[in-house]
Amino acid sequence: MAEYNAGIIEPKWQKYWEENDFYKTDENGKKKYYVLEMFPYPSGKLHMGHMRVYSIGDVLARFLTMRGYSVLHPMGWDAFGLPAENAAIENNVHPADWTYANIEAMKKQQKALGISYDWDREVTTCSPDYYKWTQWLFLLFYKRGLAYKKKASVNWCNKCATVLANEQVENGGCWRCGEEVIVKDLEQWFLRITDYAERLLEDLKLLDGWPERVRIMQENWIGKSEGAEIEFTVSGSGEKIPVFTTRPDTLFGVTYMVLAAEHPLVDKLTQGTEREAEVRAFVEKTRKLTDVDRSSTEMEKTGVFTGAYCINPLNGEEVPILVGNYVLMGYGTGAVMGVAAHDQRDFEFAKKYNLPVRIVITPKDHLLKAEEMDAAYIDDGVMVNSAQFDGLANEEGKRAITAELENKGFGRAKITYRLRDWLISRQRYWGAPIPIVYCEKCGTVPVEEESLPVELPNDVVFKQGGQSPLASHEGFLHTACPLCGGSARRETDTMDTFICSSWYYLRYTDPHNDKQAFNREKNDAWVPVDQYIGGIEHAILHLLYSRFFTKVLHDAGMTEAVEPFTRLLAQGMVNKDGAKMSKSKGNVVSPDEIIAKYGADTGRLFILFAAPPERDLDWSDRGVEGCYRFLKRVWRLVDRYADVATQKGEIGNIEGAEQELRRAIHGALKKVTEDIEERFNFNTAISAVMEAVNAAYIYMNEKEDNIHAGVMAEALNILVLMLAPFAPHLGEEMWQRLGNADSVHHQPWPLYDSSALQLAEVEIVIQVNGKLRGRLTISAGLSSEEMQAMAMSDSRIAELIEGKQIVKAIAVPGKLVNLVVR
RNA sequence: GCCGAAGUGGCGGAAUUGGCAGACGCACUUGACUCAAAAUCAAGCGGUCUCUGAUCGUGCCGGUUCGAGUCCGGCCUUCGGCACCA
Repeated sequence: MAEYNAGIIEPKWQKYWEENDFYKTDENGKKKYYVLEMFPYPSGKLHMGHMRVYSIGDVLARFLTMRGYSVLHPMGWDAFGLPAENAAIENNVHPADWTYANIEAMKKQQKALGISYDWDREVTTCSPDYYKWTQWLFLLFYKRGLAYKKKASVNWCNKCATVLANEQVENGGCWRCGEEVIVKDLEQWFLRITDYAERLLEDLKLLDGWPERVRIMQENWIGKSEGAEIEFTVSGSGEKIPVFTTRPDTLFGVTYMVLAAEHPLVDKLTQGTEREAEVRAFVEKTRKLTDVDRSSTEMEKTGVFTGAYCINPLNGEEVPILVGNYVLMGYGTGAVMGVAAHDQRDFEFAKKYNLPVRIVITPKDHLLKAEEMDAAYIDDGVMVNSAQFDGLANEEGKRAITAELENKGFGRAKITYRLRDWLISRQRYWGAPIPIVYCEKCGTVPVEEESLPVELPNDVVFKQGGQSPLASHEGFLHTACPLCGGSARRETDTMDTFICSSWYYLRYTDPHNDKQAFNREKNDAWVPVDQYIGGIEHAILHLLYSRFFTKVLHDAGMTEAVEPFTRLLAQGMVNKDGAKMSKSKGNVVSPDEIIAKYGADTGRLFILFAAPPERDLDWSDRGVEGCYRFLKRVWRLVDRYADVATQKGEIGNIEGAEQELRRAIHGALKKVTEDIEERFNFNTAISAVMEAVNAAYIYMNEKEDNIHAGVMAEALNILVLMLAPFAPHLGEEMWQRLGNADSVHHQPWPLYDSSALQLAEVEIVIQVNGKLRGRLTISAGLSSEEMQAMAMSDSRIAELIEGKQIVKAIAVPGKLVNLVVR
């Protein structure tokens, strides 16, 4: 008898798969399924999070292949990014060399895990034949008016020496290094994602295959609010101040106006007045605060009077204009109408500066009194102190006042989104250059498509903490203007790497195309991705950007799809001892050491068995041992009976132990099929296989060498087929040992025999007043009445109900009888 | 503050439609095999008690129901997201 030796069989089958182009995508006909795991950043080493996401994807890909689908299951590299540049600075290696070496190392690890990727479709975002099309897509956006350059207050990370998009700021810190983000005014490139805000929001409804929490996060991020834009007029100068409000119904309650410190009117209103110095000092102080401090709810609301007044368009009243620290220039119009009675922030501000509180909405059952309020009244109610609108329900009032404003030309209904345009410029070298040149005569000019890619120069020098080397690379910098041929200067910023990853799943469908980003027909044959798998950390970032790209490309006629990912699985983290694996905690377990000690099959099995995929998983060395034991146990069983089982006798009429075994095997098969296909519950699927193996051991211990060859042959073959997606190497080995030709991974998934599941007798539970009082084995298919009669004639039950009256009886066929007695 | 998720044995987890709580695995205990150990095979394994049985038990309090881990109402704790968004 041969021992199970993963160290020998795993490389053997990996070599066999590689030499036979085993996982080449089948493009012919059949129903398609696109399984995709988020491609990794090539850091150089796989961690357990990678192992988990690939294991999940691989089980699905292999299972669906067996179910008869043409499966697309590719892999690639999110290969641009800052770590490569930092490595260049620290270790004096070129980012390209560093990156490609890492890719080789990680690919080797992925192969050692036995994942079924079609490597012919590998994409690498830092390769010129990929980023050529990233640049081409940028130009497409530019031509469609979706890429523009503007000067704006942007988030800057000093440590990374670059700007960041809004989505890339977490709690005021840089998403990558945690460094506190500061605000700078810079001229930068943006993508007009806000043009797609409504569709990005609306189409979340199509994504019922996504976790609800991810949809909600995106919904909150887009942050739609409906309301009105209302114009106030500055007394004297006639200057307009538009404000956005969700509560136009409270317009008659406005008692002041607040501007953001950055509001352009602040200077105009105060220049040359006696208040200038005080206002300027306040503005300076406010602008110096970091965004974190400024946006903290704890922060006291402060402000200063500008000396100017403005006029409420509906009641003609003059109210003072202040500058306040709680108004943000980046949202709405940068100005807020102050309604102290009905907005908590305004209320606090008004109390501090003794501004009047005027009630215009009141609850139905009692009248509010301003002097008795200790918080704003923000609920619905009836309008008061609002001239002709008095008595209206405030929801009605919103519409009525907006209509009145529109009539008089002082305002209109307006929808505002929290979502900002996507800032994509990065002041770094290791990214796709933005294909734009600046000509003295012609201004901003896009590079012509024929000249793409704008390649990164290789001969660059990196300086510690410094500027991008592109900015000082003479050969890169100077070029001819595509329009006039005159001397021009290249854009030296590169693109946010999230752009590269916003379309890679489309490139997989046609990865070698050198004429187009991808062919429409090939794309439509596979896209959208049927099942996407990755970490929750991309709930907004990558997943929102990719949705945006897909919609723009759909509008440009390049893809049929309006959404890129039909179903999304956000897998949980891999922890150890209750904490995230990290070097500093010393609780890191690497896939390499697991493969070396137990083999990839054991590691994969454990990672899928220990928890459902979307939940966090606690690594347990003991648990891994258990999975290893299980695989050895299966192998011993197969090895012992393989020679008998290859005779494959007929099953024929069976009873007793044989029938039991068949029921266990087919029952497990049913459960495994449903758990993978419908519920993604790999953990319970594996436990079902374990139960089936246990049943086979019970049978073995009873019959030893007198087993029924036909039944055993069927049992072993089904066991191996069920296990193959989870433990692909051992699957092949056992399949071969059972005397089968071809590969186990090319077999159709077995169908369970429902007749094997039917029981002649079932055990039911008897309850008295809802309490478990006995069990009874009865023949299957008895009616409720018969079950009840049998329950009552059971001696123990009869004793319990003796002398009592049966008030009610419930009988669930095949399950239980409950007698309610008094 | 707002939004969301989760709380089940010593541990990871299961219970899919309201119907036997704790499948499967880990740990532990015992037996077989062995000179012995490892490996393996087998049995047991929520608490309490007057232990062939009863009783309590799925974060807490209450409700609906013949019957609740599952449904409803109100809390508590932990985690995640957003956070002066007008």
